[in-house]
Amino acid sequence: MELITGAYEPKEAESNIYEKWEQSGYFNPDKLPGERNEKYIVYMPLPNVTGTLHMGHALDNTLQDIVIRYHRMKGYKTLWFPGTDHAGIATQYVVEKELKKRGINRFELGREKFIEKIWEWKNKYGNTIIEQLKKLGVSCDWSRIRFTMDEKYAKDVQNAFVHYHEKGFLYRGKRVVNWCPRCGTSLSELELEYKDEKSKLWYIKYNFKDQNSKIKSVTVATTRPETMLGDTAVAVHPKDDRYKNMIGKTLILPIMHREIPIVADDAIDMEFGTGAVKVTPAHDMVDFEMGERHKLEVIQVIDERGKMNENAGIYNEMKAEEAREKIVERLKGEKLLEKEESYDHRVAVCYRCGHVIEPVPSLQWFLRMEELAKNALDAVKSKKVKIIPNNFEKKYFDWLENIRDWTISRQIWWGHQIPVYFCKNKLESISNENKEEYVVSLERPGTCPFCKKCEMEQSPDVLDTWFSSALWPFAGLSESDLKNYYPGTTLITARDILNLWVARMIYSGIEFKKELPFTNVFIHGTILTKDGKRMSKSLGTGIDPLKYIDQYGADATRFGIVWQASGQDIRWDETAIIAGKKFANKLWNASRFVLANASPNGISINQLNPHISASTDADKKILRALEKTKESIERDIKNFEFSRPLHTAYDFFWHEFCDIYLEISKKQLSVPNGKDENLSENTKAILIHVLLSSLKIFHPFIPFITEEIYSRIPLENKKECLMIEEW
RNA sequence: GGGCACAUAGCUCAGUGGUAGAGCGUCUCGUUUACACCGAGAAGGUCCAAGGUUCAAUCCCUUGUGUGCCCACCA
Repeated sequence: MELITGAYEPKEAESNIYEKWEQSGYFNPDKLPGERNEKYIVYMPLPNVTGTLHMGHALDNTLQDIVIRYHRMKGYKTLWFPGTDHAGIATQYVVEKELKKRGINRFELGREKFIEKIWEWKNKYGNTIIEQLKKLGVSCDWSRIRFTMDEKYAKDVQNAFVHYHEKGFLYRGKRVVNWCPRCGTSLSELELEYKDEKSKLWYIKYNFKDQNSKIKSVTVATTRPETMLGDTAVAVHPKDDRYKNMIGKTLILPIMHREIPIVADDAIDMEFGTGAVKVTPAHDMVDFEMGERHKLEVIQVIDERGKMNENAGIYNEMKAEEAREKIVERLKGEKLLEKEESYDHRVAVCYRCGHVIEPVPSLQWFLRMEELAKNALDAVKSKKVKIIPNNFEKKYFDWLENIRDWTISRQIWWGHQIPVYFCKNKLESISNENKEEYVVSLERPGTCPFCKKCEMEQSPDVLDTWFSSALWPFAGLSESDLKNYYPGTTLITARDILNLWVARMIYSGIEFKKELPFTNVFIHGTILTKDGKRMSKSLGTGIDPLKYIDQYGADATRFGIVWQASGQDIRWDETAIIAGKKFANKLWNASRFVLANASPNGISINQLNPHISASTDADKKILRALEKTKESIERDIKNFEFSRPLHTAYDFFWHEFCDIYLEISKKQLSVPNGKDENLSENTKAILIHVLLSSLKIFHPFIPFITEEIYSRIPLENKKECLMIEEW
């Protein structure tokens, strides 16, 4: 046992300590010492395999680590499940870009080879974020790490699909989906981003078929004239006096010369434009729904590459933007363009590549949400799952109460391919919703039940990434882990994935395991830049936590983050890390003092307490303050308060212990010539006791330095490490 | 348009129905046998505005202003 000398060097100490922890095996609940009856289980929000540590991860994982370390020291059987997400679109995008640099195109490569490349990439870089998390000091059980495309995990995903199918929750349908022509996939509403765009509003005249009445035409306003080729109606509000008597009449669609009706629909805003709207069911969500209400034909004129198709007549194969210009020109020529106004609006863009979204009708798989959403709703309404703070419940309820069926299929290559098989001789059934000639099965079917001779072909579609992450609390677990470690206790995450992910885990747990996956959902704030902007790598506003870990140590970094994590969003203030660094130094030096003046050499840890009998006012005061501090911190951690207990502990240690008691102890220790030996001995015991207690208090927050100091206290019968000391 | 937050020291933020707090920064003093990454002390605040409830409001209520975020719509 070496006493503390010199300064604390986080860099050297941290990697050694982490190694020691890993070797101890105590991250694994099955290897924890002592009898532990109560469990405490946390599911790590899955970082993407392509991810690198950012401040959000640092906050999220530090809070989880605090909760886990605290409960471990409190004698719980603690398990923190780690994992990584295959992150369909994100990963495919990253690897595709990587290959492009080397002049390789994924379409030339082919699906199978491309997926191989992604696996190669994953095996090479997929562990980056894990290594970075280790630097932060997280105490998750790495022996249980899972990847959402692991064999067993994938099997559970396939099972879930088959289960939903057998239950009648799955159906195929043509829907206008948000299509990214660049990524070649449909995107969910949650994956869209919006961008302001300077555009124009074109006012186009649609003539009446009957040119004998006084009014010859109706003018509609549109931002997308090229979609007019697929118009199948014009809609007005039923109460709009300007158009009331025109409802039901027939117009001639310019250019295409097709007859289309005027319909009445409540969705129309009378104030906007002319109050008359062109309806293009194939290329607009709202129009699609209107089309269903009025039984309108769906005519697709733009294809999945963003080009006009054969239904667009002479514009066939033209890019949509080009067709727009040509059509506007032509309308001008035919005197059907009444006017154009400049108009700024927001367009939906792909969250990955930023390409403008093209709504196109497409055959997709849908999951019926009614019953699932109701289950998720009930779980929180009945308080079986607590959302903390509870003002986030409203957001959760709103989403679930207005939920639409979930489009779970994606047209990308990287992901869980759906267990659906088509007859090779009737491949048109892949794209024809009326032909239900497919088999849903875990195994590839032997002979085709339709043609009786072909080997069937698996659907090229893959599942939405969230379909697999929704199963995270239990997918891929071994039989015994399922029995012992499901359900869990707590989930700690940011608010942006409350619905995307948390709600889906809740109903998946009920659906597949008949038990809620966890009882607490703690939502923490978001880390913003100092001027309140979003931290984003692409905007260059992000900050790399590894920079701080490197410069000031993981403890100081964690300290700085938690110091500010009061529940509100955090405008990042670097000076908190300086405070953390200073505190680490204070802790180190105070420990040096205590060990130099009150070394408990030869004393067993169990003998320590009896030595403590407060004789002076200062003794009494510090011991009382210690108890109060501990109580207050316990209360806070139970309530998922993190910043407050750190401040409490800081104030206690720095001011009450160091500034006051340590100074007084100098006098109490130096009683002349054994005049009052008891006072001196008591003081020593108190110093050691308070130091040891403080190390325990601080350990969940700043685990490295506390562990390092603990290892240097020459007490007999110490635990193997502070991590498993009793809090 | 609807909802949820927030507005307190120079900066980032805690906090309480009754003398306003921390970190960082600033200033003064201090080489006291852990620590200058320190100690002692100081300066610095109409607690966004207006109105209301109250013996008493920074805190509770109403309205307004400003900021951030979420949801819907944007033809």
